[in-house]
Amino acid sequence: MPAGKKSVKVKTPNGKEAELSPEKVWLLAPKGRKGVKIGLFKDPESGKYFRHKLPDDYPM
DNA sequence: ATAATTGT
DNA sequence: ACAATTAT
Repeated sequence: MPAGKKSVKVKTPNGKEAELSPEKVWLLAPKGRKGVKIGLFKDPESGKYFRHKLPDDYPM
């Protein structure tokens, strides 16, 4: 797989587990802190967008 | 303009 | 409270 399009197991807004690839990935971190990686996903069931934490080692 | 996302 | 992002 091309780097940067890996899928992740995430909890959708409907409470279902799904293996999805984020449309966007970024680091959410205050200055001087580690923060968390966040992905923007679209739930294929509902079509709703949602944000979810990514593993710290998720490729950016 | 706001909600929502995590961890410190 | 703070950080970035963007669909709503």
